[in-house]
Amino acid sequence: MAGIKDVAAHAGVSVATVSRVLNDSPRVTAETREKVRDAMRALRYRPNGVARSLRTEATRTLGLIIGDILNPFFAAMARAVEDEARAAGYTVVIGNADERPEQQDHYVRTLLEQRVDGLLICPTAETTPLVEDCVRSGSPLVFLDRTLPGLDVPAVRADGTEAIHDLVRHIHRLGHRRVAFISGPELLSTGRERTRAFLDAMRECDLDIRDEYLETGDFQAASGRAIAARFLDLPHPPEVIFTGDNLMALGALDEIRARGLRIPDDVALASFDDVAWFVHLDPPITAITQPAEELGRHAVRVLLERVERRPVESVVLPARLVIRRSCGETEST
Amino acid sequence: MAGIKDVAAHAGVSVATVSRVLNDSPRVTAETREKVRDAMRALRYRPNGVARSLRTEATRTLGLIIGDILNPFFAAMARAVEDEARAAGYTVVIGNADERPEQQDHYVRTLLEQRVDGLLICPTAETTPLVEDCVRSGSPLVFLDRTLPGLDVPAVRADGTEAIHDLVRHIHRLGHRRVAFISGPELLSTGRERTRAFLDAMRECDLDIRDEYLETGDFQAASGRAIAARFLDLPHPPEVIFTGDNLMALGALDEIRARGLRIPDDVALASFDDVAWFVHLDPPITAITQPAEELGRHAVRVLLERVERRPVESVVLPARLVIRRSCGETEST
DNA sequence: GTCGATCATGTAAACGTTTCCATACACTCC
DNA sequence: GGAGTGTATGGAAACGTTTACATGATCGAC
Repeated sequence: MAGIKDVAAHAGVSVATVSRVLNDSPRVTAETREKVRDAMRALRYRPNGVARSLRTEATRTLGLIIGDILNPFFAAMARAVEDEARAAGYTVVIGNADERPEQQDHYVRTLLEQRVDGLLICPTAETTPLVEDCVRSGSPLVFLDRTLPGLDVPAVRADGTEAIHDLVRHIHRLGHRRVAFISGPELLSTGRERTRAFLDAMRECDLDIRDEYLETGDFQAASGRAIAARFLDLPHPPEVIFTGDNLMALGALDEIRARGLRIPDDVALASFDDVAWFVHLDPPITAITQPAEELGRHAVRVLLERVERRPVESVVLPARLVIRRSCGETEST
Repeated sequence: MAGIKDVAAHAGVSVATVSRVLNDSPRVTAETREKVRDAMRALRYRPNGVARSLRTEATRTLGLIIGDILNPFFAAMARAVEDEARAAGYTVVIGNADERPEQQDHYVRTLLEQRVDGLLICPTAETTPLVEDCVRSGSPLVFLDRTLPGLDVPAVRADGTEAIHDLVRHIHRLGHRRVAFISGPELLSTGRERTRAFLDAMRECDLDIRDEYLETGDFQAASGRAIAARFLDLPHPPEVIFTGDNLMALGALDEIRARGLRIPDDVALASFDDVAWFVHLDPPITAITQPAEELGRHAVRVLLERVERRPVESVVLPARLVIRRSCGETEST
């Protein structure tokens, strides 16, 4: 494949000059510029990004490690990250951790070796030595959606606390008393935060928190289904099932439908995370919606600031309750 | 950041030796190997993939350009591609063309400059000069899901013809006669293929093909909704609406629900492309399912063969009809 | 006890850029 | 007309690896 040398020879100039027109340096006559451009076209020249990166120590590439690309929430975030990055002239490499810490580490290692200019991580489970290394070595790093305690890394995330309080109040107002929660993993900040908010909100509404109504899933559909099954098998099954993410809601829905139960009469359902099709279900599912696109865009902006070594601050955006009919009909609205 | 030289100095060996242990060459004593490994750990050495790629002319990276990452079909495919590639020791860079030819070209250019070892493209619209260049220059290229006519490029795709015939027969058997189709763009091979199969199947069943029942969408939800609205406004609205992909089905569903119409009594619905939540709708949506994961995996295998300069053949996998209840109750089953 | 063979290790070139520094030429100004 | 200024261009080093080739040591066979 033709290189800068061939172009230089073909145009009758030095490689330095070719490099200059490549980088739009003003120190080139319009005339030579044209000569060089012609040579490039003639030779079908394509700049070698690898060589350029080696020399400039920059790849104009960002790494994004997400929990699960099949989760519409992450997909939406990834899409926004990609859009914002492209607008800033960066490419993004997406790594799918599949919620597995080893796989997350695999990607951290790979992307670091690939010398991405910055890294966006939605941490899966706890801090790993590799991530710590990353922080210590000062590679630009930003946490997205989830955070890791004790690490001085800026984070861009949504806060669902207020929305969860709204939801529990909504449920309470509709007359439900026995509310069960399928939480996310303790190891994830989002899992912890949502559980904590749920517990607080329950207390605030003077609702009983029963141990058998509280189980921990793994943010995947299968666990949502299994836990919903256990809830429904209880001597006193809950009146409401609230799930910690949309995938577990899907799983719970599977189980409810499989038993031929009606929503909300037999059991009500609500989900943290909203997805496009919740509105088409009968009844439409009440959910808490997170600003996925905004999170993605902010994350890129913050990361690029870090890449430029400017000081940055974490960003917290509110999640919001969307009341539909899966917990019961609201009085009037 | 520490380089191979620093490691060599620290371990008291030459850079060649360090490189050898890096590449697991057998020509190194266990003793020196250990010395070198120790030095690496001590210096927190991370191989520089950029330099390595420059030297070896290989990046162990694959490019994947898809139509729309928010489309669950593409997301599933992307996920499979990524899994298969990782298993083979490759990273994949996903480019989201958003169904826009310029953006597709942007990614082709960027990925080519980044010197990916191979490129997987789901072509958006027609052949562009850049893609032609790509073919001519012999960079390993495989089309995924969609093909481009007149180009000698291996393709991995699903064939929906048989499934569409099955669907039309199913619809016919249920007594429907007025069937409308929201097709995909003429410019996409999948759009053309599905329209053609639909027309053939209609003829086979002796069903009338009316012009006003045939409109072309762009595989996005909004166009599905707009076209469904026009169908429903017709003096003789169709009894069945069949959409060319899942996003347009979602749009049509929006419109049907907004008008308070019942499925299938007022209008039946079927979709090319199946998604997880169709089964939870009331009634569940009859759809044609494509083997997205298999397509992705095959595509990587074929591409890697091409990367190794071995001859390859196109792969065609069948799509399959999944009958649910959105076109009416089946007799017995 | 010497001659090859085998093997671990080292030296240095190459990969395709960018960029510092030098050079040569064209002006301007007095 | 010569010194000084400015500017377009070129030469060559450097980025961090891999690898062909060279080198010296060890060892077995005669």
